[in-house]
Amino acid sequence: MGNFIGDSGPDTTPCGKPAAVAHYFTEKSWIEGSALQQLADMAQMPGMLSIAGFPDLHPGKYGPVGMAALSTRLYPQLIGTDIGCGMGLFELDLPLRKFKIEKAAEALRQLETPAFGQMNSEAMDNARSLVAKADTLGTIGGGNHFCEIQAVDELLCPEASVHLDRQKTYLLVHSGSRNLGASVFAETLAGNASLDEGLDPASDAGIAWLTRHDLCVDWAALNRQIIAERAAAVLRTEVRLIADVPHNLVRAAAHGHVHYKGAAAVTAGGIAPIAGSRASLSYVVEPLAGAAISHWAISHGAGRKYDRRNMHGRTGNTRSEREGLLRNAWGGVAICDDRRLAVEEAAGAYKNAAQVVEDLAGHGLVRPLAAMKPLVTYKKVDIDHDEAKRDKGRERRQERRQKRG
DNA sequence: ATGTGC
Repeated sequence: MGNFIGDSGPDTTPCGKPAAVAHYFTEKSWIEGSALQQLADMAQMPGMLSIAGFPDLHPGKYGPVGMAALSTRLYPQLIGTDIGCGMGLFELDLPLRKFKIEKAAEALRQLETPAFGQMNSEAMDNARSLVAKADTLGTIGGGNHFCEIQAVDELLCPEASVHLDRQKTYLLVHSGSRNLGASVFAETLAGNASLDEGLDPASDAGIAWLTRHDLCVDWAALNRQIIAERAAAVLRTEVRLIADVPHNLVRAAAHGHVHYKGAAAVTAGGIAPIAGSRASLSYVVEPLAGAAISHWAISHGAGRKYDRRNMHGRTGNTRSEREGLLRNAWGGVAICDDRRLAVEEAAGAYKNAAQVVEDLAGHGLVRPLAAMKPLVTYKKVDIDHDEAKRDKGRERRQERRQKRG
């Protein structure tokens, strides 16, 4: 476990020794130098006790993504905007033998359009009881978020059949707290002169953030449940939750709070999905008792190899390249009407999830249960993106004209 | 990440 800073007390570490940084990856997982530097910088932060870096580690805005950090102080900026973001794995009541990719893709295009406000759902009632304004409830969002129908590609150990069945189909939902988490983070930045020294968890500011953080975490899990229910509704089937694992949050521990940033916060006895890209295999793993050493954190996905900006121009330059981005090696399809997003989320932007799983297993953190293949991935539907944009521009010009008189 | 920013 993490090394303890001595008797001076962990709250007063500016001149103390830096926190221990442990790497749970091998040289086979290429890690960008700037991400390692961000880990090293974090080790100097006041109250920081122990940091774990995972094989999907990559640079982020306020700190690296793919890490878990135990600290006596709270660092909201290490968690960022999408508080409570995570992955939900569901079993669909839709046997693989009856499953048709094209038909399912057509149905799933309706995922975010139906009058889901009329859906009768306990999850929806619960989410609405948490926050009055919940207009983004049941929506996936952008970036790396998705809702994907999967099937077992390979069972990797005999015990896997307890959880997963080759004859069934599954749903992996990656989403978070949408504009709720974004507003909590914006208010936290505005309400604190600096977050450089972190917040005392017992202070008013610390409690204020923790309280709203907890709400985001709960809301995000309900959001994933509702997305799954909406997917089931348009596919005319049912869903059953297998595992919901957040990877963007803090959790109270014996000696402080563990900050999970793009690192799945797992529990003993559960299972967890590790997402590949939309054109590569994802995995389901069982966290082992050995994961206690990494603060019960493991990787949450393949991890980016190229940042979003870097991807533009690399692919999607021709019509055939763009069409290729929406197909995969298993005959699966992706629904993504946003060209830029499709390029940013191309399989080539990501590292290999198989290597991530191998590194985690090699460090005794997980046992791989299954490889899962992508059949239909819902990213974003935009009926007429360009027209909407033109309308917006027209409205703005008209407003300006009216202002001038 | 964010009904994204000019």
